[in-house]
Amino acid sequence: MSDKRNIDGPGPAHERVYRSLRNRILHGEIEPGESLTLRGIASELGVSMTPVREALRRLVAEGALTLSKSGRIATPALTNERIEELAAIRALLEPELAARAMPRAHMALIERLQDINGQIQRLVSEGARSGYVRANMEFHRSLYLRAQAPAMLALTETVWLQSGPTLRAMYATQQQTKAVDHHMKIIAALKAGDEPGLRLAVRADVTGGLRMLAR
Amino acid sequence: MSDKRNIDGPGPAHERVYRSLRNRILHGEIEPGESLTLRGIASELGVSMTPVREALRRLVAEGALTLSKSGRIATPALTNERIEELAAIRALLEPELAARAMPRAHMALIERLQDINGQIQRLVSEGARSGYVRANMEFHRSLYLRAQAPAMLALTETVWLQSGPTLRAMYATQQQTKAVDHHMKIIAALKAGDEPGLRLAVRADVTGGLRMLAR
DNA sequence: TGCTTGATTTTGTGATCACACTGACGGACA
DNA sequence: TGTCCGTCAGTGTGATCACAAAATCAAGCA
Repeated sequence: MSDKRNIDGPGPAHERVYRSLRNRILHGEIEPGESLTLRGIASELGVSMTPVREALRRLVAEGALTLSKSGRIATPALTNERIEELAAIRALLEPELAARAMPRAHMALIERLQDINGQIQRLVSEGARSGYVRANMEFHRSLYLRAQAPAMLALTETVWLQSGPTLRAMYATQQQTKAVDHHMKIIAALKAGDEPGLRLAVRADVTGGLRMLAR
Repeated sequence: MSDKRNIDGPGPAHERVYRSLRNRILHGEIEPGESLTLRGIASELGVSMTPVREALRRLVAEGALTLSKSGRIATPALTNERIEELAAIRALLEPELAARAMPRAHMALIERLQDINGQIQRLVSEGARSGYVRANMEFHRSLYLRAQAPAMLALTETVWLQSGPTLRAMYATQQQTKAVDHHMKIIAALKAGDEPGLRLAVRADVTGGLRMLAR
């Protein structure tokens, strides 16, 4: 009871549990290979086991968690080939999303992207790791939302989720400063209406981030 | 109790329920927009509500089912834009999977693909609709399994699942004979080691099937 | 006849409990 | 001292129950 997490917001309990765990995974707050227990999460979040089980089942279906045999649940420890594969999927989907969003990208969106990128630069210089990941995803999501392709975006977020636990390792690399440059190229291509350039910039941003941890 | 479905096989109950429903959806045995109830499925399959809820939650996470507000569960009725989007996703992922499988495709696989395609031709001429869908998916899956890209394959199967309920409408079209031709081109490209041709053939097969229903 | 309103049934949700199984710790024997 | 086995705490699974909200149906009113 003492260390109940704050699971605010509306909706059913299993939805809140799902969002809470999903955020923790996306932001890299859970160690890769760390094992979770139903009763542990339940008591931590102040709910019963039932909604926790549903949330976990959902996360397992999305690849964010793996349930080893005998039902033990843990965050996946990604191999190098797996990371390569996830990077390849992102390199396929995200340029397409960006290209679809470009004709619908008006000035307000570009200003918002510039603003977020400025935040990223500031967070990088401050060394705020959790904020950096959050802002980085916000940048991409803001752009892709304009693509009007919910299924494609959902698949992309699934890939983000799968690579989430391993994201912790990325703070050690110096990719964060490069990401700001990539984002600037993305914004420039958006302004110029240069679709091939946009695809290239997105692809470089995406593969640069993930491929660095696969060595 | 009278009309219990046969949910054989090993594994936990929620897994069996999941497989049963997933197969029904994949084979287009469920009407688009049809609504399902927990207690209905539970009594039909002879289990309690708990495992059914987990299986449904998993299927909802994969986009195979949509839970409208207030938790009502139904199969999604796809709009035309959604079908276009799903076709675009398949056109992105499946050529890549085929290209990755090609260097690993030895003669036994090609023979297997030819065998499956012969079955498809036979099933089409017999008008066996459920068997056709099953064999068609078997063709693609057999090829993609060689790609050694489980995450990409899982995402692709998710897309198949999402377009499953609408597959019923495809029986009315005459795309089935064209599919056999596309498959022959795929096999020919595989034999010749022609990667661009393989990508084109897969893309044509994939988009031809789905885009026909979006009009 | 058409619409509203009320009660009743149906449905999803979440908590609790019993059960089977796994994994680990500890003691006894060779 | 090393190995084996029994015990026990801990875990996931599934059934049952109580509850609230939604949908459905029916009767009553205009």
